[in-house]
Amino acid sequence: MSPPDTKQRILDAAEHLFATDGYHATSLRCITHAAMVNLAAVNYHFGSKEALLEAVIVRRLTPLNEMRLGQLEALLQRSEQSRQVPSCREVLRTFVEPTLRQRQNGSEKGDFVTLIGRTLAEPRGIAMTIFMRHMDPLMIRLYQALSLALPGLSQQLLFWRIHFAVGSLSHIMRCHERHSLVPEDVRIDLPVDELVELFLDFAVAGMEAAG
Amino acid sequence: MSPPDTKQRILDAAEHLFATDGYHATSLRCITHAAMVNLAAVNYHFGSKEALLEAVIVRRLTPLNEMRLGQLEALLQRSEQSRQVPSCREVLRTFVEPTLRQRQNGSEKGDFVTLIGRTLAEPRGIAMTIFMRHMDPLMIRLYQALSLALPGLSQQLLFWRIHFAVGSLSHIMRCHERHSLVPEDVRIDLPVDELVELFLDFAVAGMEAAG
DNA sequence: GTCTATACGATGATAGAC
DNA sequence: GTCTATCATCGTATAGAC
Repeated sequence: MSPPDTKQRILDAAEHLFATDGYHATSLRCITHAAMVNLAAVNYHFGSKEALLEAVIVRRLTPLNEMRLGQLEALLQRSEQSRQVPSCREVLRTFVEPTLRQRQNGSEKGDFVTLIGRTLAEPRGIAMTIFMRHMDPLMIRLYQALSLALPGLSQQLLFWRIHFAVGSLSHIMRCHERHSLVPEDVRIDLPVDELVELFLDFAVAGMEAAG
Repeated sequence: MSPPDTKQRILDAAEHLFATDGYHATSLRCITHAAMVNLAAVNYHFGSKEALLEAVIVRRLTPLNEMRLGQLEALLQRSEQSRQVPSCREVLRTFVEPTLRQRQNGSEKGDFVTLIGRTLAEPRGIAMTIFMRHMDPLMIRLYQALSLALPGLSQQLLFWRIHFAVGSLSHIMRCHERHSLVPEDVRIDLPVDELVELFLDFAVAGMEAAG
């Protein structure tokens, strides 16, 4: 019944190493060494290195998406009851806040956000199938909600602006370390709540811009 | 004197294959086969696979940055002569338009934009050193220009909003293929000029948002 | 069912002959 | 400058022990 923790140990080690060093730079031998399991255990439990990446992602993406979708549906229900369309900021917040908040949790969950951001930028094949399966239902609902919140936007404009906003969010998901161009008096390690508001200020204004 | 075209043939083949299949998925043997040169020629001329990637990027990034910096300096000079601060849209345009316009040129130059977008998202080591060396001077000038255009913004706000805008741009640099969530009546292959204006509408509104 | 030991082909890198 | 030969390491596959 209770499964041996081999799978869990592999998942934990892989999550941390993938996020820290990148998917390609992490060898299975390095993962199995850190997890103190045999090399072949990866292929036995997961089938391949790429399938392991998917398992690592899905483990955290599923509950995260449930939270995001739950908050979105709750918002839509409230707006329906009050006969008011939801605001663009409220809609975006249901997506952005759970995402960025995960970064400040225990280290392994923060790793996950970085990993997602990086994997989103991978060439197709590795990430595309994973995200198509697990993100599409949520994204479709987000589309509908934003279409309600921004009735003045054409389908075309709405699509492109969501595209821009997603790109921006995925960027801050993976880039949260000090790099060369940060002025001295700028805080790169902003508290999550402030970062969420900063991002929403930017994204909402972009979404609502005159077209 | 005139170098044999071995280096050029390697650069051309690598640029296309890196952009099409991704850096890690492209083997040196595949590159040298396409370039019709010996495997060891890569390490002789460039030193390593990663150094080859840098050479591929620098070859096109240098003239692109010269164009972006040239347009920015010209704008700043005009604004100084007219005693008017440049607009945020004008400043951003000097960066965005040359970038996206390169995508529609000959196929190999379009490859390059995709490659840049992807490399920007790589974990540190591969890309960080390349971009620090070749982007920082331009980015510093962009900072100054945007600081002029948006005098109401604090250093902190300016930094974060540039961060958001760069993330958004890098996203559309690498993602310009049809994916699952594109509605039927949305054009994913927008003409470059329209895409530039669409992006500027979004980014300028985000930059100028009330803080 | 789980796990281990071992082997295979392909990769990036390098040394040395020409 | 170019090539062949060779190396350690990679992801993967399988046979067999527990």
